[in-house]
Amino acid sequence: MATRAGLDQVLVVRAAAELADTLGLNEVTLATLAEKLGVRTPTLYHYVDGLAGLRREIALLACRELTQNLGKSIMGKAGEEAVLAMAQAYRSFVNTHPGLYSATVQAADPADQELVAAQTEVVEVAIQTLASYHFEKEDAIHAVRMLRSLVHGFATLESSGGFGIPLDLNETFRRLLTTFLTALALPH
Amino acid sequence: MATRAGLDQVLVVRAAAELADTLGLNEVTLATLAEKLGVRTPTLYHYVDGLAGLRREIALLACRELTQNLGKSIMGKAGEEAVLAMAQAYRSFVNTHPGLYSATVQAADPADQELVAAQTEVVEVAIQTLASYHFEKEDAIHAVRMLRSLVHGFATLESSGGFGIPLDLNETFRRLLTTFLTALALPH
DNA sequence: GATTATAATCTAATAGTATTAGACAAATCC
DNA sequence: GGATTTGTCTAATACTATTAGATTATAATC
Repeated sequence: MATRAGLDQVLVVRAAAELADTLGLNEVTLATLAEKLGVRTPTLYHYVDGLAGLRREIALLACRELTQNLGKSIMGKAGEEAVLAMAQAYRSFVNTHPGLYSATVQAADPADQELVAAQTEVVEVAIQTLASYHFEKEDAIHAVRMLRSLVHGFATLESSGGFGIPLDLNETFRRLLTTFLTALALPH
Repeated sequence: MATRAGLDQVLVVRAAAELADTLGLNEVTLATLAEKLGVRTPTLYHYVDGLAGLRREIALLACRELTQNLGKSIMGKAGEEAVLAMAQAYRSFVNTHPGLYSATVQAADPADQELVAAQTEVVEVAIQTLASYHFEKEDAIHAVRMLRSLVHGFATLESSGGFGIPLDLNETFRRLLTTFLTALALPH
């Protein structure tokens, strides 16, 4: 027994991410992950610091992927076009990677600088997107918070099936953003 | 042994709700709950259908309390004043009952009519609040979704510590709402 | 190529959950 | 006061995470 499985941390965390997106973040246990990888649970301790460590790695991966997706979505775009593209990318990420997205939203241990930094980077992209609006310092922060609240709120409610009525969600989302952008364009 | 503890379902679920708000929803286990109530775990099965049943009861309680709070907040108010009051009540609920609020947002089993109805009622209050804007049918639904996304998004991000920078959150929230209301007031 | 060292995986054991079954005692009913 | 119901318990099972330490596969060295 004990033929090597050829694992490494990246592979393990990726497998966990897949489980998160298919079964839900809460169903990612060392047991299910070990089974998926064809290995016994204690083996995972060589790649990850227990369940808590695994969750942290998932969150890190998730933040990085989201940041990357958002970054790509606004390449070569600016102003309203960029905001719309980013918002769509955000929403799309929530829907294709519901488990990973959940991981990005969980409160991080403030002492965990690496994770906090990864979470901050997501916000940085949003700030960049709004740069062309030339807000005063504080106005920019408020604007980013507003945009984030709105996109996060819509995306999570949609993802959890919170919108019961079967009326076009794309239309709601489009209106949500244009309403916000219209209001931003007004004198402030 | 076996002196009676004088429990009933309401008492058990209330205790669970307290645990949810102090320790977090995920820390509500039959073990912690039993200990809080001075009883052994199997006893709880007489009041609640296992852990899954307990969670469902918590969600039900949470939805009802939130609905009640929102309802109270808009009594005797209308228009913009009502929307602002409701939004503040919503946010305040999220902050004073973080555990319960989490429970209201979790996706319900669509077959669980009672819970689905309780979740829907929360939305009904929002619809009522927007009634004075006299939207066309579909416009009303979009408007409610938008308001909900925005309030939910802000409240959950605030609650989970998602806003890192220490800049007045009340101000952000105020702007978020007035921006939305301003845009709603524009011809549509 | 044999030997040694390192690293990956395993088994075994402990402790904490949820859950079910069934015993026993306390309250209630007649 | 005896019978019944109801609340709580103990005991047992099955799952999870975690730690310790044995074992084996690969890599490194001579």
